[in-house]
Amino acid sequence: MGEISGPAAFSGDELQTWSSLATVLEWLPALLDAQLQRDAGLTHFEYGLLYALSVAPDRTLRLSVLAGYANSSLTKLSRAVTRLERRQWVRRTTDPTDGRYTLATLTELGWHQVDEAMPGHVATVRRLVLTPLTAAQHQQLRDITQSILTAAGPGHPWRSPTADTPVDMDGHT
Amino acid sequence: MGEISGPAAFSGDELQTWSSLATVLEWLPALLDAQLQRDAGLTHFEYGLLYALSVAPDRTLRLSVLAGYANSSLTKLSRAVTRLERRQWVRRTTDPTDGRYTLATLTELGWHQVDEAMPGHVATVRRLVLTPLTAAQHQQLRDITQSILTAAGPGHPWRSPTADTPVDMDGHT
DNA sequence: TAGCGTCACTTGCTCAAGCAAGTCAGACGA
DNA sequence: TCGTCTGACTTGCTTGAGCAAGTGACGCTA
Repeated sequence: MGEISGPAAFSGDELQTWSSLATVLEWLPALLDAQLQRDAGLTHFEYGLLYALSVAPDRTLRLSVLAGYANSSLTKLSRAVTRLERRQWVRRTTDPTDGRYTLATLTELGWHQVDEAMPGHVATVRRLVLTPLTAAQHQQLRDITQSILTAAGPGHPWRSPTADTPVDMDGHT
Repeated sequence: MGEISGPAAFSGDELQTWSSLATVLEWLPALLDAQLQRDAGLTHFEYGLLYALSVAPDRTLRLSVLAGYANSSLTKLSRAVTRLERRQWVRRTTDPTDGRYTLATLTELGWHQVDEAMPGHVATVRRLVLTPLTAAQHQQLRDITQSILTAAGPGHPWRSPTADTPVDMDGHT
């Protein structure tokens, strides 16, 4: 840490801001995961995979591309796809145009699974985050998160917020 | 999900807000963990334990109390304390006043560890979150997180934001 | 004071994920 | 055309955490 950092401990004001954010950081993902797990037997991560496939052309993506969308290591993805395959929601194929790639395709069964899981998840996000905030707060939150993401700086592959096809793993376009 | 939830998919506006927040939710904890791991060989969770002990009277807490502060299961805590004990940062004792309880005490070595780890962690939080935001945004963020936490509703043991001794696991009073 | 229920941990089993070491297909230079 | 390289997965080993089944200390009641 070779940087000017100020006093070693937070001021009361800093602490208020940070601890309130930290609390959300701790609980919100847990709540979302719990809902998906309870109602659809899916982790948020697995849901994200199924969702990304569901909006992809031919419901198919190369694993490496999917890993990018999911912000996941190939290891984690490979094992997750194995689990989803076991449940018949996804099928693996070798890319016919280049045998080095592996394609993941959403099955019909998997499509139904997304279809069933999405409304509950969307409703939960609305209930916990979107509805409680005023329109002004929506804008404020976007600005704030943008500042934080910018501070995290380049060198982190933030998903471009203006991408033409924002295959946002948490998104539901 | 027996509630009015609106259309099944997010509107563009909703998506903007949610995906920006989701990105922070995904990256910020990872960045904080990475810094602590790299500079201090600690997970954020372990850091939180050491920190909580460091501000406790006699640098000692009952495991069950510590679990409450850390928002952790007793299982997770028990194993974490075992790891910290192995590194000589914490010592376990049976509570002399009641043999059913187990006390965790920060050792001298553990105290130094906190002392060394804190500045870097505090600086990282400042760099990523506190400094980039204006004073107005600080207030906005507190309001927003409060709304979200409220929406998550009672039934969740939010740490009281006004507790006299806010042993905030992420905090650094 | 013996028996019992309760509560605070602890631990065995299982699974998810990281790292590092394979494996295999295509690209490329000799 | 052959050997080498690279890149895309895959998998063995290890670790962290959850669940459920212990274990041991108290308190309480008969």
